[in-house]
Amino acid sequence: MARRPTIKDIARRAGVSESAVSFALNDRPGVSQDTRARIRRVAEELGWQPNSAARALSGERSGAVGLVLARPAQTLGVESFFLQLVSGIQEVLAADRVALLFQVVDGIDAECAVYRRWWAERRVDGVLVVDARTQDPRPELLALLGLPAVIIGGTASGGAGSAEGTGGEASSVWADDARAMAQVVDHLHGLGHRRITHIAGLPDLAHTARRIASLRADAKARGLDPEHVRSVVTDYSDTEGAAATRRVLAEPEPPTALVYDNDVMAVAGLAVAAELGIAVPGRISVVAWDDSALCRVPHPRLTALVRDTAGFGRLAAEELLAVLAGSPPRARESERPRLEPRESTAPPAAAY
Amino acid sequence: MARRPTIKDIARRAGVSESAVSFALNDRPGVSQDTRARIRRVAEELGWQPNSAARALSGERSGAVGLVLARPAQTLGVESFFLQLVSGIQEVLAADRVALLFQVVDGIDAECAVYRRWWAERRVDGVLVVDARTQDPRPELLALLGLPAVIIGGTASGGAGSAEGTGGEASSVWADDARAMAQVVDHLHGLGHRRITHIAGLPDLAHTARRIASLRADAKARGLDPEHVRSVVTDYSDTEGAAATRRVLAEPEPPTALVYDNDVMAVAGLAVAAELGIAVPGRISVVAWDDSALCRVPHPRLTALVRDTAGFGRLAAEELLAVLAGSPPRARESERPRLEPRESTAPPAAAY
DNA sequence: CGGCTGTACTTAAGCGCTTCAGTACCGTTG
DNA sequence: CAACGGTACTGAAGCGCTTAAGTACAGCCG
Repeated sequence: MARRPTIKDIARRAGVSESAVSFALNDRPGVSQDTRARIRRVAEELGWQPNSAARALSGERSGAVGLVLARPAQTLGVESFFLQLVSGIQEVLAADRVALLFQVVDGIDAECAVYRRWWAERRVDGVLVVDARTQDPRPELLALLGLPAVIIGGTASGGAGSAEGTGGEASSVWADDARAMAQVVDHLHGLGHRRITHIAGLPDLAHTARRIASLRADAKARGLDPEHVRSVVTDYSDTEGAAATRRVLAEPEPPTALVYDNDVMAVAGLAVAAELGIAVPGRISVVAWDDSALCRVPHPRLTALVRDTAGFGRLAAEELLAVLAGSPPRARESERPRLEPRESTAPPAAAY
Repeated sequence: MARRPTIKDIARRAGVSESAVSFALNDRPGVSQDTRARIRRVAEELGWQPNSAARALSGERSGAVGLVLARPAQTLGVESFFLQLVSGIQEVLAADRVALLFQVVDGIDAECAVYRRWWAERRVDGVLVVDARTQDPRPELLALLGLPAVIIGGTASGGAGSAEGTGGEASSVWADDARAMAQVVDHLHGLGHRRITHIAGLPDLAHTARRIASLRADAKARGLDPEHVRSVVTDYSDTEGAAATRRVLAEPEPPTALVYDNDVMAVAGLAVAAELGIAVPGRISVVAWDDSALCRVPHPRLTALVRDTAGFGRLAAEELLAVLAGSPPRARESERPRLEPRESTAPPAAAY
């Protein structure tokens, strides 16, 4: 409750000027070893911590970065991806004493408004942008504002955050969805599947678009019928995932394998299959994109594309700190996702 | 990229002093209607926004509150509770332009360290504390620091954040778990169940303790055998939820109804039952505490205790803002949870 | 008309820190 | 020994805002 000690208190107690204290505590030259040590000791004794506002005001750095999550309330929170990502981000930020400002809003316009406000108020030094889209207004806005940023999930090919453009653009970290999709197709094709449906997420998200495009390319490369190897889009919710599953399984020539764009939809799909009396993996194989507890709970346990989401977050945070330290924007690829075969995939019952 | 406009710019342009501008923009008396309007217009034109650091430095308010989530990485994120809560919190905070500092750490000691640092650095004006515990060191620390706080999920009876003690304690918002548990027991007892097992979460969380205690009290009040109406504890994870289910169902006189402390464990339990060939709700009824998409996905859909989690967050944020505005600490109860019967509960097969 | 009250402002100090321009003192060097 | 350079430090300004204290002027009253 007592007044926090300031640099002035330390100065008085150590018998030096305020600036000497500032130099000493910031590892700047201009004070002798002895004095530095003495000042440090006094600061320690007094339990001094820099006042972040004062520092921000003179140093022009707020020591915080921002992250906005723009999602409708009901989509929130079921998937494990997000908090994992954040925990990775924090690990890196905390090491540098950088705080994370977090805000949930319900749409991309509100998100942009938050960026404007944060930047105008000088609340953040930079931001991490999630859910990169194919038509994304954010990189442009950020460039306009001059707000340092790292786009998570965007890349040159198909999405926000190119690092190759005209320069002055934002950094990005991305996962190789094309490669990952190829792995999934490899696995299923190897088992004998020729009719594969990808229950995709929101089509305007960059990574969804990349996955859809790669599936099409993979099918073509293997000479598979694009009628039977295709994507259907949803909003990532369990509801639409279930509905899409129901629709697809009711077709005259239903697929023998389903690839879901997240864990929640995969579990929902599994439930639909169970309800319809369709055996998994007997009559249909199921793959989930992104692993989580959800995939390991049901029977059969789901074959999943596992990736180190926290690591992805760490990479993004590292890149943002690098950008803040002045390094030029670039696109960094995360560790490759890995397919973990479990019980939900097997050869199709009746190969044709 | 251009220099942000400051109050000085506005002052020059409007032909008044800086303080006049400050008064005008903060709705303080001392400027005429005309001048006020003119200043406002200029500020608008220039796109001025207050520099939060400068304001914090003079006003002694940082305009931000903090929230620390202390959980091991693997427990993170599967349940929907947390993000819903945060989205409710934000709704209220955003209306007052208060930012939320968010940090994920891996234990309560780290959490306490974050509080100390935030407060020492004057980064936050107050904090929201989640996961109240039975033996909770945090209220004491916060009181010691003088850091305004609202404890979410704590209450006088069995948990952190009493509002009745010696004064100077933190506010709290809480849900009436006793009443909720009574509703669940009512429902199950009414269907004819006499052997009920509560698959509880972490026993040192305050709300878990309250639920366990109320189940015991309810059983006693109804004259039910405490051997057959009881709680077993877990860590909230799907793994332990599944394991506990397996263990309980293997007993010589297994329960006819299971009450799970969260949605994830309930779904895991359902999977275990399916695996063991135990029909739900035929041979066993299942209730989930907290509703989410997860509960509506599987077959049968889970009877669940639904509550307005976002509303809970709103309440907490409102209370924190009230405390910051100087109102005395108090304990506020959230809207009562409501039991939503679905397909997973039915009368027991063989009543005895 | 002198003195009073109230309104509409201005001046200046200060929040805690950084930083730039000194100043004081030392040891070298030609 | 004067001139120089370097180290260790001090002083003061300034970041953008708030706010207490001061000024100027109008209106009102006895």
